[in-house]
Amino acid sequence: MSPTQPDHLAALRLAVRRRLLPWFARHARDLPWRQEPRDPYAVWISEIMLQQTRVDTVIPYFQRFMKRFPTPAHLAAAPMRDVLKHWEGLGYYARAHRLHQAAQVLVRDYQGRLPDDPALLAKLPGLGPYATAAIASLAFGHPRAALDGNIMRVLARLTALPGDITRSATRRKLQHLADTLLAPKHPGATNEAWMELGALVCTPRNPRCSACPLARLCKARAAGRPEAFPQKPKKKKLPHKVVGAAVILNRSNQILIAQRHPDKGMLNGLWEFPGGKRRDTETMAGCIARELREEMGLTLEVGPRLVIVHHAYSHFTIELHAHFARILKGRPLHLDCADHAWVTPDQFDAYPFSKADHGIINAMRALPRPPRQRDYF
DNA sequence: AAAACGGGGAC
DNA sequence: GTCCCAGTTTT
Repeated sequence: MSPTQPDHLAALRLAVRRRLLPWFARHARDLPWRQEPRDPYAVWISEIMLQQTRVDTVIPYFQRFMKRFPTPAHLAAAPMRDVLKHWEGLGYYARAHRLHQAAQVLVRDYQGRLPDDPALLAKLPGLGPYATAAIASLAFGHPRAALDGNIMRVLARLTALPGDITRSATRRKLQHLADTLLAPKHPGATNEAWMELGALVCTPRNPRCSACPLARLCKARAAGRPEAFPQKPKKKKLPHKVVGAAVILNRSNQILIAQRHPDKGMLNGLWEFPGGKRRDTETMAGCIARELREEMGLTLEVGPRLVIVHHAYSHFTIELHAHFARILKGRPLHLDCADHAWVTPDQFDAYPFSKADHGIINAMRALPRPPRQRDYF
């Protein structure tokens, strides 16, 4: 049943205690969320931030976040815009919304603390199998093997595991392997040691096998091709979208910004220069005029272009054309947006924007002076 | 099972 | 340019 031979498995179990854990004790990075004793709240925040996000990116975000929201009660009581401002640029904004929701559950049901029970942790918004196991083991010492991208890669190489890593059958084999190899007395350290090994030594490309404490046991290395594991399917090409955005100036030279729906879709809850996807048959001016009519009930005159911003998302790329505009008719309605505000360029910092819209902001700030309606119309 | 969901660093 | 990261949720 097991893809791994019994004697190899036994050797791996021994090597976890004799080699992996000592290696980790020696090489563990001093990261801000690793202060002992572990604060379950800090473990939680760090684990959510670290999802699909590298350690070096997370560190400054984690420090700002913990300073502003030091406990679940602080987080639960904070306005969502403040939370999003601290998440701005980190991506996957649903994580921030779920964190905020979960903090409110903690205050309501668990005296403002994370429950010391994996079954209860698993019910919190944003906690899937990985995060539940990570928090249960790291913060509370429960024997739960956390399976993340690092651990899957390390274990797939150690055993030269065949099969597509995205298939559930392969995932089950890896979970079973991780469960089997978990040192019962040191579940948190085992999980972290695998992850540290994956991050520092057993990297996706150019793994440093000569520095690996488990190199002698590695089937992929024995086969001479560690990078062949884990097996993954080929990526599809990303679709490309052309998007228009309006920098609408009023007579006081304030600029209209709109808030995206907080509960659905891309960049949820962030603020933006309103606009949308151009249809094949449209001009850019026609696209922007139509989008603002549909989203906010405004009739626009679209003026000259400010900038074109290129940006890549996880599942498509965009070319964002920002044009100056002014309102010919109407006042901003929330037909397909959550909120709006008229602000001057120096007030952009108070609102969370996406990376692409920061390109527009930067272009505006690079102008000789803040834009005025009469400069363009 | 597949798609949606960001952004950045390494190569 | 490509890959992929301390994944979760929805369809």
